[in-house]
Amino acid sequence: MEIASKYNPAEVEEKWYKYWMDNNYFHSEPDEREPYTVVIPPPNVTGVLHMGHMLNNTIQDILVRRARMTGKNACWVPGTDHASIATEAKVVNKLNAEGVDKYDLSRKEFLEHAWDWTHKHGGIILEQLKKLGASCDWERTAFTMDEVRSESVIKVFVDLFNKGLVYRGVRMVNWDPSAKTALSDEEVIHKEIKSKLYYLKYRLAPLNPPEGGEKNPSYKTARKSEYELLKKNAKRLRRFSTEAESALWEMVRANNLGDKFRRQHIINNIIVDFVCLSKKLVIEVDGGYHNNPEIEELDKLKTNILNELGYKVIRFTNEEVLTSMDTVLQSIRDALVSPPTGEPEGAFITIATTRPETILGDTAVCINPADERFSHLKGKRVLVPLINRSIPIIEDAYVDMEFGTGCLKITPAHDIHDYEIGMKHNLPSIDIFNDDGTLSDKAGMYVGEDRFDVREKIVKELEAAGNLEKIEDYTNKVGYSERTDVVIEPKLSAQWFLKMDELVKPALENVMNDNIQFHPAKFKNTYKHWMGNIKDWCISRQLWWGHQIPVYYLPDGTFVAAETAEQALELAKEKTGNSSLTADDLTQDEDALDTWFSSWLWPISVFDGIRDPENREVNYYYPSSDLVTAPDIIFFWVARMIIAGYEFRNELPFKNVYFTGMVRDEQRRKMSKSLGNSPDPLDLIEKYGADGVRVGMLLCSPAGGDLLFDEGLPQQGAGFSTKIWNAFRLVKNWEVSSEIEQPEHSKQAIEWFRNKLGEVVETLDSQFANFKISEALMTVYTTVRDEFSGWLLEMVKPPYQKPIDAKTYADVVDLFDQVLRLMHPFMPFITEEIWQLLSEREEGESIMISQIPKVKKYDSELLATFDDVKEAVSGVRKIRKEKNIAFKDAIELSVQKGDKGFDETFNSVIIKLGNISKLTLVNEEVKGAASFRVKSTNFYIPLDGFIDVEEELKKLNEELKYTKGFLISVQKKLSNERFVNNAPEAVVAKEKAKQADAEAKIKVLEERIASMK
RNA sequence: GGGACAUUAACUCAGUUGGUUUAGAGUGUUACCUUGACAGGGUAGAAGUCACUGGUUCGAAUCCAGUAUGUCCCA
Repeated sequence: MEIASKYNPAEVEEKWYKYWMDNNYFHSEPDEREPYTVVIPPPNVTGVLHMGHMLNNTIQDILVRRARMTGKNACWVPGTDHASIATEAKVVNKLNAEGVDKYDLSRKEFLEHAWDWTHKHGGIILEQLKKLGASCDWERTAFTMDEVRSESVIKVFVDLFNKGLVYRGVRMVNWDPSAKTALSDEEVIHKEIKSKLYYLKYRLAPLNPPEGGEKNPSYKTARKSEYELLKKNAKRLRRFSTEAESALWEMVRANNLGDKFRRQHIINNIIVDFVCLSKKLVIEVDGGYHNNPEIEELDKLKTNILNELGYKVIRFTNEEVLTSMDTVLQSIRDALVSPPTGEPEGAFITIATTRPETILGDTAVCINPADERFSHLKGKRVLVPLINRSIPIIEDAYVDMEFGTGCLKITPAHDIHDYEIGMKHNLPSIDIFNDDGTLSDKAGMYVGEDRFDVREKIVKELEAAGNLEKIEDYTNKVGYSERTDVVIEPKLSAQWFLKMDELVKPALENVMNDNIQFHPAKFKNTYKHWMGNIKDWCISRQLWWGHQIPVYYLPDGTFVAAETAEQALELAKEKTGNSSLTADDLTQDEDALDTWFSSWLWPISVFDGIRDPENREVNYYYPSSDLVTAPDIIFFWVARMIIAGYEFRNELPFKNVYFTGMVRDEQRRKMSKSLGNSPDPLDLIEKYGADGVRVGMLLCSPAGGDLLFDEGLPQQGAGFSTKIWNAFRLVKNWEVSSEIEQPEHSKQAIEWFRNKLGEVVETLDSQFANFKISEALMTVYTTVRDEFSGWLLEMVKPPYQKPIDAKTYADVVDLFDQVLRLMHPFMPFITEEIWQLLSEREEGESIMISQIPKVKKYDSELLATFDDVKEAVSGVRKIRKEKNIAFKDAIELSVQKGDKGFDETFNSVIIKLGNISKLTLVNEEVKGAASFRVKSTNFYIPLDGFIDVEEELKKLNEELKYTKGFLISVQKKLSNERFVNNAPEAVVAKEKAKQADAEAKIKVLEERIASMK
């Protein structure tokens, strides 16, 4: 048969995948064998394969294929997730592009569009997995919104509702203003961003604000009882104003100076002569009666009070006004330009915020009761800048005295901590945002404008009004929506919650006691921490694409939960005692359930174990064996599946969880669409073959560690394919002769490799048992490349253009077959291709359903002996290289045994691989020869008396120096009495053996050096 | 701010209850080889104060404490 000189992955992979499918090898049915079950982490139904999927599914396929080859009934269930928020966002965008607004459609119409979209783009990712070689049981493909899964979700909701674990509550939730839905805490990504810290000045409000909530408190600020009196007084003063006052009034009235002034205006309980409210400027004109110490004192007091209220006060005498009006007006103009600057301390307090737009929702300012800097402010009030709402200064130990200015503004509607403080202090809550993140009419300003536009605008306005003290650069963490990547707005809303505190108990316990094992185990800590601090799960989403919450509201506002509308009606009748209720009287809750509320049932629901808990399949396949997933969904998914497992089946959902790393680029950046740093997995498969990519992905992906991907990896994988292919070509192209005897070296080589394989099988078993998949691949890789190709094939290779004996050939084919089986889980395609070509196969046979070699006894002493042989061959090669002796020129080799002796079992191998013309055993050292040592055995290669003595001596001395150094380190240990007395006997014995070996070698070296001199 | 994990060769990582030669692998690198399956090859070599400072111990990459740096999680 003609064998292609170059391996062609594309052709081979397509051929064998079809063959496996045609023979239904991936399909599993319950039988008497031990089951091995894996459920796929369901990818987004409309998604496409990315590098993370590649890694994840390669690992799953390796585990599944290996389990299948060890005689287990392997079942890998594939499927997809409806990805509520992501898919809905895509559909909304698509509709928008067509000029259709979601809210112009009915729920039913929208869902039709969503299903169209799902059918059009759905399942592509599963087809891509086939290219990778995934051996999923495609007949079992499930979808989180198909009939079985949907009914399971609804059943579970009703069940939890009836158990009293689901409740409806008004809570502060994470609001996604783009998707216009609530999110769970887990769907919020905190990102560190560079932002600004704005220092805002809040002016102290006059004390005792009037009752009744007048629109602008700064107008009428006196107590109501006093106010009427003051008002009369002011009126009187206006009527009897002095000449100077009248003159000045003529100049400032009617916006003559650009700002509106009032005269004889009441502020707090003071009547001032003139005031510009917008610039907070008070002008006092001293009448004749002011030249009086008592009055002067009173004026000072008045000024202080006004200053505290944030007013600037300037005074003129009657003379000044009457004689130099120009100067007076200029002073007033100057004061108007920068009125707040002269403000005395204590007239305001400064708070620091990153979100200046939220001041419109402020309902208090908070200080720490222990903060002496602000003790004079206790019980006072301040005015919210721009809108001049009077709010109280409250005290709470929550405030960090070190942070910012030590004063905190409280916006209960828009910050979770503020919300809690608000509850505690009974503060009103003003929600200034609409659902889409624009400002609501409650904000009073910027209504309908976007929150981020408003931030820019309000800062300018605050600055103009003199409320902005400074802006500092600041780095803080901001929550973003995992799906839509917009900034999350904390928002108070009515949502459905699942009580978690009881549910988590078995889930936590069974991970901590290793009934469920995490690989690597460090994720137990993360898990424990989360479980210990768990909050109730917000399971409602204001979305349509998903499972609609099966809660039905009655006309009186109460509700029932039921699997169907009919059952709901029955329940409602029962509940109300009103048998005349009809279906039209009930309204189903508009919200959908969180996507994870369906995926947490996945290991059960794929076998229909929720609807039909005792069916044969779920009883056979559940619990599943291993789960392979990325660590970023440990809370979203893994933890909740464990919770669901114990709650709904009273059993763990899987025995092992293998956490893969994140796939990153060479610069450690996460691979993402937006960065464009992610290669298309399908391009890679086309270029390097699925086997090459699988090997490349795994070569450097320790469990839990990140994988730094670059194209060198699949290239190396493809190189490995070539290597095996060429090994196969070599073997297959040998001419076999039954005439010739099996040479001794071939016999020895095969004996050695049989034992070697025993060791390899054992190593692989333990590596798989510990989920060291990468290491297992490395074991296979070096076995094939070094042991099989580099040593075995070199040893049995017949001379050029000579045939090979039939015995050796048959043995090599058998060993090759075993190696291929060990490789198959990693590289399914090329191993199948070679396996099919290696021997005659019947129709319907396949390596994928063959048995993997089992652990057998092997002779580890023989392996150790062979390691010495390898060293001896290396020694010959090294000397050949140094002395520039071509391999085709045969050389002689003499062996002088040392104290320990040298095992001669493999001498024929040394002869063959060293191209030795004659191997002699000697008792004396050989003069004029190049030498090397393995342990205490001397090897000599006579060089017709031509040898560089200097060079040889130099090398011998180096070797001697190293060995002596080593001996000293061993002796140091042994001469330490405390070591000899305290260390275990075996350790001491080992050290003594080391010492003996080293001493023997030194003796040999010294003799050799002496004889050369 | 709280916590977890990490730090070993140029890079990515192993290193099991402390004792496996004077710490290993893969990649890379250097030199050489090449009409013999394989230049996507072969052979050989170089490369590390095991982050730092102390401590425990007969003995520390390994255990403990602290420091530094980094990554992740939570708030």
